[in-house]
Amino acid sequence: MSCFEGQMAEYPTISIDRFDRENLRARAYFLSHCHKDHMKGLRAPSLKRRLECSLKVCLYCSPVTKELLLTSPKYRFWEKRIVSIEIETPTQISLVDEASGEKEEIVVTLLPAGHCPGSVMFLFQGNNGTVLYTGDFRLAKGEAARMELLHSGGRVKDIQSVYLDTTFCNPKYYQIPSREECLRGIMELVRSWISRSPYHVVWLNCKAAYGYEYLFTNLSEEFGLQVHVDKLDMFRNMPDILHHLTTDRDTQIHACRHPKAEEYFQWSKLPCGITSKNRIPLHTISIKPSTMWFGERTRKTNIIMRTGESSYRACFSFHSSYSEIKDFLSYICPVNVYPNVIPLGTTMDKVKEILKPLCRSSQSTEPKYKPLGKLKRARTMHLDSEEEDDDGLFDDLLPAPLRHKVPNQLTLHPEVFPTPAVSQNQPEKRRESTGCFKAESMPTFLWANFIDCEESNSESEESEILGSAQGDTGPVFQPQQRADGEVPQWEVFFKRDAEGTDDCLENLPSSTEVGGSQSPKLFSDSDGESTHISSQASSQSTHISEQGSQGWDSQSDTVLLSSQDRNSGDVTSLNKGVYRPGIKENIPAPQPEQNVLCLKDTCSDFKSRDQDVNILPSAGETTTLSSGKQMLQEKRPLTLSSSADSQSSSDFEIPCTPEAELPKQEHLQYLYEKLATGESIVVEKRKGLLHSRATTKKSILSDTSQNHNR
DNA sequence: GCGATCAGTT
DNA sequence: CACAACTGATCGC
Repeated sequence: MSCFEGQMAEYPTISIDRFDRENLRARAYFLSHCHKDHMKGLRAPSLKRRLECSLKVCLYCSPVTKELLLTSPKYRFWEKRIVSIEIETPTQISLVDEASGEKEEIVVTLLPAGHCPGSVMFLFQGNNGTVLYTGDFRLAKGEAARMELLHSGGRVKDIQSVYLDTTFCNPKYYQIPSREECLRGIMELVRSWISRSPYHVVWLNCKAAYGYEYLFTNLSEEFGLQVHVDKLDMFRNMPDILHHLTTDRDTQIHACRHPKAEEYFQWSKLPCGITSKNRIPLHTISIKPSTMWFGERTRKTNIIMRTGESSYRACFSFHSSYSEIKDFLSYICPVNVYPNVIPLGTTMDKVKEILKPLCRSSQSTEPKYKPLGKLKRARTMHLDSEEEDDDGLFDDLLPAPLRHKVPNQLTLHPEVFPTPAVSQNQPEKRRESTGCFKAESMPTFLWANFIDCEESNSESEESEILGSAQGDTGPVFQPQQRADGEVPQWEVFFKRDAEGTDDCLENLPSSTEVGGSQSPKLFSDSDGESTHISSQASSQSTHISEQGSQGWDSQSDTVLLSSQDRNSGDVTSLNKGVYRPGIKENIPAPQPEQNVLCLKDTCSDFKSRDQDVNILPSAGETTTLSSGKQMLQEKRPLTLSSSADSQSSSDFEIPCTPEAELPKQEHLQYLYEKLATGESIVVEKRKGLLHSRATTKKSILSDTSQNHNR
């Protein structure tokens, strides 16, 4: 739970994610995402009054957050005062004290946070330095290095303070399986169940919170089945999500909720109330997304745990793991870090103790090593691969093409869903209508693929694995050991050549034959061809943006917001495609001109003081907006940096953090020598530059556009 | 009656 | 384990 009080030391006149107490005096408000614990006071009468008395106090957030927020009638009173800012578009905001008229300028940039739809981090630049408020985030290793707007001149920006999501900032949460791994595990579990018959359904036992959407959309896309939910009107203007959801209960994937859902489930009743279809009882399993983690020395990668006859837990995390947090922070390397969260069982001091060494202030006074990076190249190595882990998991899969998956079955009607003939002709030995199946009907080797709930995956596990080799056998599994004495782990099913998996790989539909089991068989489709992690599985997939996939270079865009412009920004997006919020009625009342700033101001303000000037477009193209105002939009594609400063060229790929560690003294020595003599390093760079420039830029852009569009 | 807070639950 | 939200009880306005 966030302990951030809403204000940052550097910019105390703005409030973020808190709207009570001191924050009632803020000149501007920022909301990082639409979760209740970040909206404290947002609908309180005191703030409502403040709004009524003020002419210009506004709430700034991403377009998706705005849309989600305004869907709730309780927040409708904000309608005229919410200003959406495009992702990755530096935007200048005037912070005006309405009593004194005192004014301060600040440039804010929204960066995708990978936490839930619309979630962003805020990068603020102004007279008191550059600060980053992360909100809640989940970013895989190396993702910070990929964010262009955290950089300038090929280097990470000089960031004074980071206000950091430290939810899992504890070594015991060292590793959390990546989003892609988790999605894949859940997908295979779902596949193994729903492919048995049209009467086999899964219930995704999700919390009432945003953040599961990418799970729904990927499952829907994979299986050609919409996911049943209670409400979907909040997504009415986000077709990429909306099309994968339904309020029609006649589907095999449910994510509906009910206060007594668990109770219902005991009685084979889905939260939406149905128990059968065509008077044939349904067979339901529940999958509860839960955070699972692994200690530093644990190589286990279980993603699914069986917790009951037909209940499963699936790994799922909205927050970065300990190692992801450290990677992120050490890459940014700010002067200060302020934890936003004190994880249970620890203290502010302990968290700071962990984080301080990753900050500049604690590092030596010797010249700082700022990663210069290496030659750009097409992005083939995926960020999510386990760092030093060389167990080969997913080795053959990881350079997964980020292509868009075309569903095998386009139809959304479950009746036509490909049904294994086997299942229909072979009525399983089901426990009539109770939906409870005896464990013994499950082949023993399948049992071994799950860690029972009681067997925690925390500390105890680490010691366990130390004692035994790879084939660590938890007490629960001992009776089911295979002949060779080794109990297969869940992970073996992901390996192409893992023994004992072939049987259940190719002929999934007949898997019921293996013993007439009612339990889903977990397996991995290790055939590269049929393995699809759709582009949506990317950690940024939760970000739906108004921006089209054109990938116009946002790097040097600054949009200056006046109240009129703000609205216009939305209007432009209507022409851009994918996401079209119904904002016509959201036009804020015209406001005094003083809010409108000229581009030159921005330039001089920030260029002079901060070398990280990425704000001005070099050759702007003006887009006429419906309001008559103009907004500068740089549309030149894939150009080099316009700056004459060689340091600001984009010749260098930004390295993944693991490679950005402080080099050894002797290696530095070597590099310096090479640099001094102008030897091969330079030559190679030039070479690489020639052929890599175009593709690299494109890959970055497609990366970000992917972030936006899904 | 509404909102804030806390404890308990999922 | 933990998230994020919901429920219900209590208290104050």
